[in-house]
Amino acid sequence: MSLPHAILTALLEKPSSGLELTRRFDRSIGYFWSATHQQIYRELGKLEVAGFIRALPSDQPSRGQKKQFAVLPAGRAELTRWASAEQESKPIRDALLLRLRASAVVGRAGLDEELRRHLALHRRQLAEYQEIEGRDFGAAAGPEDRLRRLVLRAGIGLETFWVDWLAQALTEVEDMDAAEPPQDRPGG
Amino acid sequence: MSLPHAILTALLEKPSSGLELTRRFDRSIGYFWSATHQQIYRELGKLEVAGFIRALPSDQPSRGQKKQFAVLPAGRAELTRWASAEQESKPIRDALLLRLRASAVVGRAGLDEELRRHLALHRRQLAEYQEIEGRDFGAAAGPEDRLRRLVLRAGIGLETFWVDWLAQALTEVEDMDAAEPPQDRPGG
DNA sequence: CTGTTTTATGCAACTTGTTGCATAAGGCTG
DNA sequence: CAGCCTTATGCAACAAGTTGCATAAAACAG
Repeated sequence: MSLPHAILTALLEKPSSGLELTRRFDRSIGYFWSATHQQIYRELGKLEVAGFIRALPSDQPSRGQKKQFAVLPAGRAELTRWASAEQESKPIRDALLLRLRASAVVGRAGLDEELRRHLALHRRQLAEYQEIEGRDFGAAAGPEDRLRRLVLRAGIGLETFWVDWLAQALTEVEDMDAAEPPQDRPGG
Repeated sequence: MSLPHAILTALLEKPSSGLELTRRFDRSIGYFWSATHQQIYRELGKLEVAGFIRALPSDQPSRGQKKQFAVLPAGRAELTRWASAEQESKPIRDALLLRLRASAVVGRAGLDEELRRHLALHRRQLAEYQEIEGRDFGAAAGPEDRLRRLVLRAGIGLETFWVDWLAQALTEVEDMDAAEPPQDRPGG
C-alpha cells in the first residue's frame, strides 16, 4: 500500500491539483511508481477524509475546476512513519521473461520482434534518464538531491542492464533462428 | 493477464497438481512470475472450464486428494497464440526507490537499515541463481535450454545490478549520515 | 485408535488497479 | 453564439491479486 505515500511525497515536493499530479506520475515519480488519474483522484479523496491533506480554498466548488492540495502535519507524520518502517517487497512479475520461458516450450515465433521492440523502448528510456541527469544534476548538492540522484542512477543502471541483456538475447535468438526455423515446436 | 499462460507453460514443462504448481511458483517460475496457491487453484478451475487443461483421472474425487493437470491441444494453441503476440508492459512500481524519494523529503531515519536488508536479500538471490546456473547449465544445449539460460542470465544480471547499486547507495547514505544526523528534515 | 501435524484443495471477502464513460468549465473557430 | 476541443474531476463496473479461513485426507506420535 504505497500509492498514498507516493502522493504525499509528490505533494510535499510541490502542492498540486489532481491533474498536475497525474502529469507528474507520467514523468518523474511515475518512473518508479506509476498511477492513473483514476487512482490519484480516488486516493486524494481518501487522504483528505483521513486528514492527511487539504484542498486549498478556491472560488468555484467542484467539477471542471482545479483543486490544489497541500499536505497537513498529520500527512507528513504518516509519510515519516511509513518511510522509517520496513517495506514488504512486492513479488516480481515480468511478462517478457515469462514469454521466453513459454517460447522454450511452444516455439520462438515472433520472439525476435518482441525483443527488438523492448530494446528500442529501453534505449529510449535510458536516453531520457541520461538527459535528465545531465540537465538536473550538474554540480554537487545537498542530501535531498543526492538521494534523488541515487534514484535516477538506479533507473539508469536498470535500463543499461536491460539494453545489454536484450541485445545479447536478440543475438542468441537470431542465431537459433538461423540454425533452426522458429516454427512452433520445431525439432520436437 | 499472464497468470494463465504462466500456468500453461509450467504444466507443459511438467504436468502437476495445484500444490506442486504452487511449489514451482515459489522457485523457478516464481522468480519472474509469482503467484499464491489461491490464484493458482482459481486459475486452474478457469483453465479447465475453458478446455485448456484437464484433470488426469484419479480414484478419489475432491478434497485432500491430489489432482494432476495436463495441457490439452487447445491450451497449447492458446499459449502459442499468446507467446507470438505483443505484450503490453506493466507499469513499474518499486517501493524502495519511492522510499528514497520520500526520504529526501521527510528525512533518512532507518534508511540505512533498509538498504542493508535489501542488500542481503539480493546477495542471497544472486547466490541462488549462480548455484542454479552452475548446477543446471553446464555444457552447451538445445534451443530450449538456451532460452531458459537467457532467462536465468536476466535474473543474475538484475540481482548483480541491485547488489552493486545498493552497496553504492549505502555508502552514500552512510556518508550523509556522518555529515548530518538522519533526523526528520535535518537541515531544513 | 485418538489427537496433532502435514499435505492438499478450495470459498469468501477484501484491496488494489484498470477501463469506460459522464460531467462541466473554459477557450477556440467560423 | 453554436459547435467543438481541451482541461479537469469524478463515478461505476470490472479485473487482478491478497488474506483469512474452512475442509478433508493422510501421516505420524503417543
